[in-house]
Amino acid sequence: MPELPEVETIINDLKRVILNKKIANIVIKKPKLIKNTLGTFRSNLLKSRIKDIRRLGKLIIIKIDSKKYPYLLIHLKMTGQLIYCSKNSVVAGGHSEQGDGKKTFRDICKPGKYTHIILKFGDGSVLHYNDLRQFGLLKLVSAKDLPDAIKNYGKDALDSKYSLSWFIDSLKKRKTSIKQLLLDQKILAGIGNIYADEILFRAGVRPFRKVNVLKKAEIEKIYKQIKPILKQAIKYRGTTFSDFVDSKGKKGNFSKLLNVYGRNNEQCLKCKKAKIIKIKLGGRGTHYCPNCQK
DNA sequence: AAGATTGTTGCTTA
DNA sequence: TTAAGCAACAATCT
Repeated sequence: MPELPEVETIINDLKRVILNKKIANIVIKKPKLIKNTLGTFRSNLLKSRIKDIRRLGKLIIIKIDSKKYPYLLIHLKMTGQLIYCSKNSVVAGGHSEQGDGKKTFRDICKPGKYTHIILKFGDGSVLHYNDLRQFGLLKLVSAKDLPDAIKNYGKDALDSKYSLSWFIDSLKKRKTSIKQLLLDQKILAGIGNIYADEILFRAGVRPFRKVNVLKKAEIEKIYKQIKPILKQAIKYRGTTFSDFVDSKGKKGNFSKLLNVYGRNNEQCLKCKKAKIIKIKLGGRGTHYCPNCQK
């Protein structure tokens, strides 16, 4: 379940190792993950160089030096992983075969059961796209089609160019619950199920409260939690709940800082009085402390 | 063994 | 016209 901090961790790591590398070979084992025709995907990606890596919310945008299709979009959805491997790599695991640092390059970088796409670079290093549940996607888009491809994403949750008054305004028009609003990528892109629960815990607001009845002070509290919690999670290299690993196959460390997610029935770490309750909201598992959150 | 899990899309309903 | 609600997608675990 990579959310914004996990995707940020991946792209920051990848930037250090694949910028300016040339894609020398492409292996496609699961064609349905590619949202172009295979010929288009293959011929335009092959021999291209990686020029930049960025993201919008949870969507990875890789700029390549192809004239026709300069953007490679990758979405990891629930269980997608990008694992980079070179001769010097020590790969911790992920859905690839495990390496212990003593094996040969060939052993470590062996594709796993869930390795569906492989990009091989000119220097012999490889990037594996692994995906247990195969919900993810890879797509090449032209400069002209990029706006349409990202039209469902609002402001990135870490974008500096949105304000409290804008946030209050976007809540006013809605009738949904505050948690579902935080999960709506068209407003703020990047927050997923785990961080939505954690943001609302720290803000002291129950997830099912309707946005149109929240007090201004409560909205402000929520707003003020968003960036700090995401930034803190990036510092800890993300949260691993089940599948997330970084580009070296390592787990994230933010899991131990979770206050509510995955802690149902456990005593609240903050008030030490109430037990964390788990409910279903909008079809998603939702956790909160009935004492700390009002 | 049915139900839960999770991000997004696309469909239906209001 | 826009928003809300929900099934669908795949594989695994409980």
